[in-house]
Amino acid sequence: MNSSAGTTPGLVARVVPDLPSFSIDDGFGYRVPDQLADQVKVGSVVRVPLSGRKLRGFVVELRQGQTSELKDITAVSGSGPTFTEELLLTLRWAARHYVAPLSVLLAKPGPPNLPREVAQPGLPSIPPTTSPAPEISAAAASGTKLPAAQVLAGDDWVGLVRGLVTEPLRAGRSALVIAPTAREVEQLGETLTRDLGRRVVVAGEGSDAALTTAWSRVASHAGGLVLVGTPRCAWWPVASLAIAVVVDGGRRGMKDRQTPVVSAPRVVQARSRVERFNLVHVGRVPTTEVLAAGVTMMSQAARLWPLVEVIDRTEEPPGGGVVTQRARRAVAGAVRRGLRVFVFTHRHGYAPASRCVSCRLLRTCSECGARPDPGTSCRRCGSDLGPCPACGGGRFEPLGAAVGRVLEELRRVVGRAVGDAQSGAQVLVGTERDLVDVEPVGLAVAVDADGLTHGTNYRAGEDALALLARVGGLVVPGAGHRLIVQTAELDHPVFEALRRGDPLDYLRAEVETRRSLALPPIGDVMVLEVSGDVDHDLVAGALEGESVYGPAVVGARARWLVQGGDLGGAKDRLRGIVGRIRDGGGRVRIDVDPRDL
DNA sequence: AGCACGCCGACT
DNA sequence: GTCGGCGTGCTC
Repeated sequence: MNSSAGTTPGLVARVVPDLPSFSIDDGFGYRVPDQLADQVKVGSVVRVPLSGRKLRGFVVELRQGQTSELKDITAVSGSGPTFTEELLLTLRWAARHYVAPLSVLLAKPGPPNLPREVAQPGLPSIPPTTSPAPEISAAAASGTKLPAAQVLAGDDWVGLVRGLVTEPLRAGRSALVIAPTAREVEQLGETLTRDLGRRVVVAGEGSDAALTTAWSRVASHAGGLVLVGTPRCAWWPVASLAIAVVVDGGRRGMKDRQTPVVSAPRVVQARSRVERFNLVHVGRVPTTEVLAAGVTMMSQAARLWPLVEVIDRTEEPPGGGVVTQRARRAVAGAVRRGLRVFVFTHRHGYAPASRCVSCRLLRTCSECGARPDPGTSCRRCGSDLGPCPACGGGRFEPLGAAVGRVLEELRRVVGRAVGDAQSGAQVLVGTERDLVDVEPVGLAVAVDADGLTHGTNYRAGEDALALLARVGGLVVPGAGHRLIVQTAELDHPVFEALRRGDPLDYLRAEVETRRSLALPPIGDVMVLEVSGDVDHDLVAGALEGESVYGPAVVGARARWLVQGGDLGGAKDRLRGIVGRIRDGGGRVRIDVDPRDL
């Protein structure tokens, strides 16, 4: 503490304490003691006294000023800053955009543990490759910035990523690659490591300590590294960053599952403008966000997915199964030819099913033959279910709801050749979550495509196309290899796009539809949910002037949908009142650009 | 988030 | 007359 009265000029740090509150967004001034002066930087994690205790805080500004009224920074945590001044601009933007306290965002660029000094191993030389976007790779290598691009990638998307980053790496600059799930990060990292060795830094499934080491390497190294990471890495400060690659930016995993629901592609896009690094999206199907941003579109693949056969379900005799006769014949034919098959269905919509954890037997009620859920008694006849009749096991796990039924139908056609996605059978039945693990096949079948295109969500069509393209992506090229899509709506534009092997016309039309309805990515949409004892008039006041639907009240929970060209004003007004609601014990959830309305 | 400071009920 | 309940509000 500095107790001397009068004017005492010195180094002053503005620090935002690590508390999730809007009321401390501006942070507080602290004196930087002389012995810490060379360590405290913008982005430093520090310990500061605040209302009688010591707390973590983030330095957002340093200046010379009056220190006599200020308390001292107690200590500096970690070996260096966790964000730069440029990254801070994006963090401030995101705090406003997602209506979140600044401190919550300031924590995002940091590693799971504190930054630390790490050994930097020597780097191998790099064999040259061709880039799918040579102008962008060259620009990245020379430190200039071109407009963002999308490469429509087919099967060899891993090779595309390698081609994109090689030239910047050879020029001693670094790259950031974001993939949707830890599994894909590990797979991609492994393949890239074959060519690039220790230049590849993987941040996927590792422990907090391993992630912190990866963070510290890319944050402090002079350049020449490629960080391959999950969406959390979209915030990481990568030294000498020249190019970012976002793989499959439309996937669910690209968004946080908790508030603030931050979208990794959006973060990388915002950062690329401020920090002036190049940005390339890679995927079979671009998102409407990418299209609306007017990116340069590049097609690299001869085919984005295989031939698509659309089967008309309305021609099936009524009372038939989930899998049409034509599809059943195709599966049986593929099995005879020795081809592997993946049958895609979704989790919800039919009778549930479960199986024994140890022997994988599908569970059936011995009294009535129903396929019960993992509980202890049959939902249909109420009888006690007991352990597994085959192995005596007592633990059961639920299968994707529709998986059980599809398995049963196909068993009548191909017998024991069919199994669930983990079974290793020749014909696999699985859901979206199994797609990452499935090996390439000769035939893929989407059982209920209408369930995808008819989602209640305004993005249903776009999501259905992207998902079906992923299912198709499992099919390796070959005679008769194809994706079968079952639908009762043959002329839906999503299936037209699939048949033509080109997603762009459909997505461009989709962008125009969204424009006319003021929906994202052109319009701004926000869902606001409060629960507990909350004054609804207070919320309504903040939303005045926008198109508001609601509140829809369910029990103690109220939900508003807000829509407009730009919700900036309403968001700023909400900042003021969200804190008050939370202090009063109410819970508030704000989802900007929600996937589900 | 905590820890003050607050203003109202039961104890030595 | 004091100890302590936990309801608002501030924290450099």
